[in-house]
Amino acid sequence: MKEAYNPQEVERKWQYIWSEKRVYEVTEDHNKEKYYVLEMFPYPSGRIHMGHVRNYTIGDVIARYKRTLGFNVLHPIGWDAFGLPAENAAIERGVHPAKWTYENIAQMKAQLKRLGFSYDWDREITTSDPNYYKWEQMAFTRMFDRGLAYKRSSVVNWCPSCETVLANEQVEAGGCWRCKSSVTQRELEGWFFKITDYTEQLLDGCERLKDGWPERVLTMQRNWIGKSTGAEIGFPLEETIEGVRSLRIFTTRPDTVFGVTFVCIAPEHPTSERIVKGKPQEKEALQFIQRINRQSNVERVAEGVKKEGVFTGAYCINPFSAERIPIYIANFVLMEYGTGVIMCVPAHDQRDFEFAKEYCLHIKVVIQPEGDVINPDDMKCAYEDVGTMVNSGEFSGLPSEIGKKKVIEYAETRGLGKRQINYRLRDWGISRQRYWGAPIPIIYCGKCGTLAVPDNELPVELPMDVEFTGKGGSPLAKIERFVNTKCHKCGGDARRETDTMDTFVESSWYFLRYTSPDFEKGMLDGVRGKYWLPVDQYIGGIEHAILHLLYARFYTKVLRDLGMCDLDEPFINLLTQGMVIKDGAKMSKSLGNIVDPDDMIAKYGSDTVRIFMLFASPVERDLDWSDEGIEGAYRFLNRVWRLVYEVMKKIEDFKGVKPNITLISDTARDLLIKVHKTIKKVTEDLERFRFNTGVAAIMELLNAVSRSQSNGNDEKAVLREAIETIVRLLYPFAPHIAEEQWESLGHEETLVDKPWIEWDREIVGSTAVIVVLQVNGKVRSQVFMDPDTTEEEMKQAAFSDERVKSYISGKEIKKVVVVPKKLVNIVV
RNA sequence: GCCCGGGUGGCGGAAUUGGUAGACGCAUUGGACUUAAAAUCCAAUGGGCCGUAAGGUCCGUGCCGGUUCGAGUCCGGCCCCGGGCACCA
Repeated sequence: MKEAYNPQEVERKWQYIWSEKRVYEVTEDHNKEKYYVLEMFPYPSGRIHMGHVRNYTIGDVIARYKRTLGFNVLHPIGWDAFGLPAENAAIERGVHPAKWTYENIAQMKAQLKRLGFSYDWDREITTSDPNYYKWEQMAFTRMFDRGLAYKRSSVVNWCPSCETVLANEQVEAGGCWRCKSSVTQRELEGWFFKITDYTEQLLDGCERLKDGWPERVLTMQRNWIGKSTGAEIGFPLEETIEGVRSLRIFTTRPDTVFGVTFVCIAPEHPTSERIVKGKPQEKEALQFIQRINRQSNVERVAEGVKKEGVFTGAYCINPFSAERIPIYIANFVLMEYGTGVIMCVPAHDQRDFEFAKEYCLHIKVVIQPEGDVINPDDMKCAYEDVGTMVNSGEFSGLPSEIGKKKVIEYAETRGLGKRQINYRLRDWGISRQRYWGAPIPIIYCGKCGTLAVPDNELPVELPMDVEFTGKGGSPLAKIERFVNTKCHKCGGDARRETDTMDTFVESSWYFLRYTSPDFEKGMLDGVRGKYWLPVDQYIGGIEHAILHLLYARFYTKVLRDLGMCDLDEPFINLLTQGMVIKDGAKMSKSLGNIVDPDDMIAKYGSDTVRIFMLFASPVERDLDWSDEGIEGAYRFLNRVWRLVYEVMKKIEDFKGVKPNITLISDTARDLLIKVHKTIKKVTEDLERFRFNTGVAAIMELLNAVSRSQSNGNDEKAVLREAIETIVRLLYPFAPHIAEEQWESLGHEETLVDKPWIEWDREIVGSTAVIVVLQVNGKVRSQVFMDPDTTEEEMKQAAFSDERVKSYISGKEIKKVVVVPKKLVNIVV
C-alpha cells in the first residue's frame, strides 16, 4: 500500500476491475428480489455538468447500497438523443446532427465512466437509433388506429422569418428567440395524443403515488390537469342571428347565476363574427376581433394587459332570471377553455368586476357574506367568497355552497343546462416541423386518405443526406425521395408525413426499453419487463415535475391499454434532487460560474466529488458549490487513507479477531459502541436517502478512531473493527477508495458484492445513556444511566445530584417529569 | 392573485415521535512540527454580562402571541426569501 492517496490511480484500477468482472451486468434472477433504480437520462449536449453528477451520484449510492442488501439491481443509462440543439449545430456550423450527437455521446460516456457509476452499459439506449424509434412509430400506428393519435389544426406560434413553429418556451418577449422577428399566431395542422382521455386516470394515479412521490410534484400535476366542477348553461339569444340560437357557457359558480349582467365571447370564437352581422356595432366589433386575433398569445396574456371588449348589439336571456343580458366580445375570454363563452357576474368575480367598471356595466349582488351587507355602489372589488344567496328568486336564502347544487339540479330538470367538469389539460401536440426527431409514420394517399405505415415498412428512417439552412420550414419536406412514396394499399402515389415527434415521446418509454434493449419483436419483452418493472426508484430534477413525468405516466397507461406492458404507473418512488448552484445562482455560461466536473475529477478524483456532493446538502435541496467545501471532502478521504496506512502494521494480525468486550478498557469499549451506533445510523440514513448525515456519521467515527488509544490486543481488535467499518460504510459513497482500502486490509473479496455490514444490537442497546437533569425546564446537570433504569430510580438519582440539590433546596416541589432514557425535570 | 418549499452561528447544514439547539464540514484565530513555507496534527470558535481564573449567569432557531413541566419542532396571526401556475370563468 502506498503512503500517499492517489485517487486517479485507485479509480482507474477499480473501474478496470469492475468492468473486467462485468459486475454490473444483470439478468433476471428469480431467486433474488429485483430493484430498478433509474436516473433521468441525459440529453447529449456535449459535456456532463454538475447537475448530472449530482443526479447520477445519488442514483449510484442507492444502486450500490441495494446491491449489498442482496437485491438484483438494474441500473441502466442511455441518451435522450433527439432534439433541437443538434439541428441548430447543423444550421450554425454545418455539422450533421447525427455526427454532432454521436460525438457528444462518446465524450459524455467517457466522462460517466471516469465517475465510476455502476451502470449496466450493455443496456445503453440511444433514442435516435432507428432500432429504438421503430417501436415508438409502431406504437404511434396503434394509437392512430384507436383514435389516440389524431390530426387537427390548432393555433401555434409562428416565426414568419424562420418559417417554423415555435414552442411557447422559444418565444421571448413576443419575438423569435433566434432571429428576434415578431411572432404571430397561425393555424397549423398537427398531430396530437389524446391525453385528455386519461385525465381521470392520471388524477387517480396521483392518489396512489402519494407514498412514493413528493407531495409538491403531485400537487403540480393536479394543478396542471386543473379539474374544475361546475355547470354548463344555455343562454338563449333574444333573436336568432345567423342560425345561432343560444350561447352555452361554463361556470364554476352556478350559485351566482342571478347576478349575471353581461355575457362575453372570445374574439376568435366563430360565433363572435356571426352575432354582429347587420348590427350597427358590426364594423367596430370586426375591427376589434381582427386586432385581438393578430396578437400573439404572449402579448395577449402578458402581465398588466387591460381588459377590453366591444358590445355586439345582441342580447340574450338569462334562463333563470329572465333578464335581458347584453353580449360583449372580450379579450380576456379564452377560446380553448370551456365553451369560449362566459357569463359575467361582476359582483362576484374580479375579472368581470374590472370589465364592468371599464364599460360602466350594471353590478348586481346575489351573495351576501355572513354578518355583513355589501352594496354595489361602494364595492372596490368583487366578493368571491361563500355567503347567502339573495336576489335569486326561489334560491334566495340558501347558503351558496348548497345553492350551487340546487341551481344545477334545477337546470337539469328544466333542460337549461347540466353539471359539467372541465379540465385545464389539453391534448398533447407532438408535431414538430423539425428534422432531428422520430418521423411520424403516416402517409397521405390521394385515394385511400391518411394511412398508418404498416409494420413491415417500419422504421420510417430519417434520411441522412439533408441540407440544413434553418429556412423554409421542415428539412424533411424538401427531400423528395423521402416525401414521395407509394401507398401500400392501392399502390398509387402517396406523400409521407414530414413532421417528427416531440422528443418527450422518446423519454416517455425509455425506462421500459432498458428491461430488454435487444428485443426485436416489440417495444419490450413482456417476460423480462414483468420481472423488472416498475421502476422502484426514479431520480431527477424537479424541472420535470410536470411535462416529462406526466407524459411518461400517460404513455405508460396507453401502452398498457395497447397490451404492450402490464403497468399502471411507471415510477413507484420519485426523488427530486435540488439544483447545483454557485454563488447563489444557477451555473451558467453567461454568469461564468460553471464548475466543470472533469476539472474536479482531475484534481481530486471522483470519490471526492461524490463525497462533497452528498455531504454538502440534503438531496432535495439546492446545493451550493464551494471550492473550500470540496477541499474538505478531499481532506476527509486523505485522512481515511492515512489512517489505514499508519495503523496497518499494528492491526495486521487481528483480521477476523472478535474483541472480548469484557476485557477491554473503557475507551476501547466506547469506540466499539461508537462503531456499532455508526453502522446503525449510516444504514438508517441510506434507507431514507439522507446521505449528508450519513457521511457526517462516518466522519465522526473517523474522528473517534483518530483520538483512540490502542495498545492491548483486544484494543487492537477493536481498532481493526472500527477501521474496517469505516471502509465498508464508505463504500456506497466513495466506492473506489473503499475497495482499495478493503484490499489493503488483506481482504480478497470485493465490496461491490459483499453483503452490507450489520450492527450488533446488544452493543448498541446496552450502552449507558446520558440523562439530562432539569429544574424548571432548564438543564442543570447530566448523568450516565443504564438504559433500563426505572423511573423511580431516575427520580432518586436526580434528587441526589449535587447541582440539582443546589437549585431545589428550600423550594417546594410541584411536579416531577420523568422521560425514560432521556430526562428528569423537577418543577419547583 | 393562487399553490408549494424554506427562514437555525461568519458560511453549508445537524437536531426519528415536543426532551442537552448548533452534530459534521467550511472559514477564522492560536499553538505544535519545520531553517521556512505547504501539508499535517492539537485547541478555541452563537451573543451579552460577572470573574485574575476554574467557573457562573442571562439571552438566543424571521417577528408577535398561545398551548406545555419543557417549543427550532405543535396552534393562531404576521414579515421576508425561493419555486411553480397564472385572465382556466
